[in-house]
Amino acid sequence: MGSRQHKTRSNMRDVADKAGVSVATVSRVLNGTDGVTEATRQRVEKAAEDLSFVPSPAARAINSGRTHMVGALVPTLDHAIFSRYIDALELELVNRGFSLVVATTGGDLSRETARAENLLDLGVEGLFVSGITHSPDFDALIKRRDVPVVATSYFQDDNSLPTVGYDNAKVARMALTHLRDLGHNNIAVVSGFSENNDRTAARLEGIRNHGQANLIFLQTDIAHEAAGASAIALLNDHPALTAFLCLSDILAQGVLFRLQSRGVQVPGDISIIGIDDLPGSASTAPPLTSVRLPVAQMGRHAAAALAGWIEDDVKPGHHELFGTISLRQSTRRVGSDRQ
Amino acid sequence: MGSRQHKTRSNMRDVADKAGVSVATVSRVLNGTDGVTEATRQRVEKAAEDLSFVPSPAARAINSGRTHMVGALVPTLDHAIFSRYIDALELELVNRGFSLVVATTGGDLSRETARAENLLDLGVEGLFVSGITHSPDFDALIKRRDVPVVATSYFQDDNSLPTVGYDNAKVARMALTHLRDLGHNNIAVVSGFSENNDRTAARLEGIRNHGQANLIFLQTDIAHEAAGASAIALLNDHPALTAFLCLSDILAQGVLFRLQSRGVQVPGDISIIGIDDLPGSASTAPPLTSVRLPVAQMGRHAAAALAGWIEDDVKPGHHELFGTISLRQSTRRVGSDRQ
DNA sequence: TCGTCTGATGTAACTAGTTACATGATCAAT
DNA sequence: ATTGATCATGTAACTAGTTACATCAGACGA
Repeated sequence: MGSRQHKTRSNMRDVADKAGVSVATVSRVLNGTDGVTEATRQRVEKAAEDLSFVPSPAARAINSGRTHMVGALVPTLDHAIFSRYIDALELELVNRGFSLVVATTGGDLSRETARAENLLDLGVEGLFVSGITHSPDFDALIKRRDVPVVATSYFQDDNSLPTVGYDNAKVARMALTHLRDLGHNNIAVVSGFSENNDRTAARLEGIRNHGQANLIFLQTDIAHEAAGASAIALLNDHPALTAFLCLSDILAQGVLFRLQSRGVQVPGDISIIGIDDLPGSASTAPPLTSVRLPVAQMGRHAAAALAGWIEDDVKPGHHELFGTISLRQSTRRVGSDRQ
Repeated sequence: MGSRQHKTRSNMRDVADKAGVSVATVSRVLNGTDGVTEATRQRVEKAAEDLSFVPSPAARAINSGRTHMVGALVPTLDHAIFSRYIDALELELVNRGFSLVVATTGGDLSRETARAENLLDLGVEGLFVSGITHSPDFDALIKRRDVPVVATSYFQDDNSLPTVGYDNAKVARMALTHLRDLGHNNIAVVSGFSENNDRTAARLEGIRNHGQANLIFLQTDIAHEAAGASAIALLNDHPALTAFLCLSDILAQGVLFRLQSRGVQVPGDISIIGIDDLPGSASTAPPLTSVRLPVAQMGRHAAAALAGWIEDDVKPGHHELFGTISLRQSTRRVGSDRQ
């Protein structure tokens, strides 16, 4: 049974009629405007209650020009790095009187544009996007719609959109420096494909030609199996390798498991470092050394930046957040004794 | 510099004037209604383009009575079980022409009610909630607003809201049966606090007085440290324990790490089973046996159920999804040799 | 007693679309 | 030539609120 009544919901006119007043008075009562007699106020409230009147958000929006909604575009929510960011983002937005519409893009720039248009057609007053690389259509869209957009997961102080995030090049360099400090010279750099992912591209750029280490680059799907298989093949071809620098923890975990299953000792034979510091990375065996990214903080800051932009029409500046190394047992000085 | 122009956005009247037609004709062009001359259509499109006209979503909503938005209430997004569910939910909703507004409740029923009202004031056409236990205010709210609500993460075929999820009692019993089949009789049951969490309560109820095992119940914060500390204390008091049944993988991981750090062999001395099968649980050492919950499937089904309800005004039935045991190395037959 | 001030309330014009109905033009058939 | 049908387009009344301005009543001072 379709239980909802389809009698058109009661509106302000109905309430006004029932209370024997005009719509203006009803509006005054509803908005707490003063200059209404206590008796009238109560009559109106009673009428509204009796008719279970609920003001139409659409009608309010049409008058105020405000929807108090913002949208966030992320590649996926099924990844701790994004879901943790969105969790913090949502909380901060609510504190500032906004609601959050989420849209996943699968990392596809044309889908990102389509979803962005979607969100704008819904009435969002601003957007969060991941990274600074977007389709030309996207750029045209936000220019045409003239909507505030904050880019996250990326810090670049000369970007046309305000960025709130970490310097991906720096983050990758932290990982490289850690390995170099431990004496590693022959390092495999494992990443996802960089074409459609500017965070990955920036990380690669950050370590390419940095220092004198001998780096071998490898791109693979971001999945345990793919990363593991590629790592094994690479190690066969390059037996001098002493460390794997993985640009995400998923890759690092995949490499770790597969190397171990082939009898390679970690960190005895090979050191592994990841980036992201996913929840699971503290509980692998050995626990994974990783560069922790402050994504919750990023969410809070991004929310503040966009909310301020919308409310005060002041375009925010860029904001840099810094990664920190979570030092664990998957990395070790080259040549030190096996455990 | 506040770069956004605040000249009021152009509206249909502006476009109509510019194109030398009436607003009705503009509306026809915009909606692809036929009965408009090709020449007129082009003139209108040109005018709209020149004025960078964008129809107001609020005005459309006020006429159609539709917003194509739905809301989802979850305790948190910073937990794989919810973020994976939301990821699948969002994807399926988009395919059905809806956008998703998310709201986190922190597991607090009064906050849930407040956020639900929030979402309804925004204009969502339906809601997803987690679990079947809600505040009386919440029940009153959805009754008053007469809005479709689907309950997830819980299957109970006589609930007043349609439920899409697993039978939490059954899921917990699967874990218990697994341990019993391996000969375990003295089992610690570790859970989060059940007061505000009906999923936890249902799981506990599912194993209480089930079979003849000697069960010891323990409630703790859902965090590695808290679970680990409680487990140690419990094991001291009850040396006969041979297994821990943890109602969530977070707890199981916490117990695992702490027992190991105290020299307890898993599964040699103690078996551990969890529920959720979080991403990290496959990569602990030993990998954790766990009951996998089909949350992505749940998201897809819930989306279909709510979308159908909204579009066709047909209240959906209940839908049960089934957990499966991810058999790994943290559980072992009682008394079998140490590895 | 009249004018003025104030406070409560109503009227109607806005916000920005959609759409039923009216109008007028064109063309074909009688 | 007149009628009727058809098509394109316009007019105005809707959707549901907010709000500037008008109005009216009662209180108070001159």
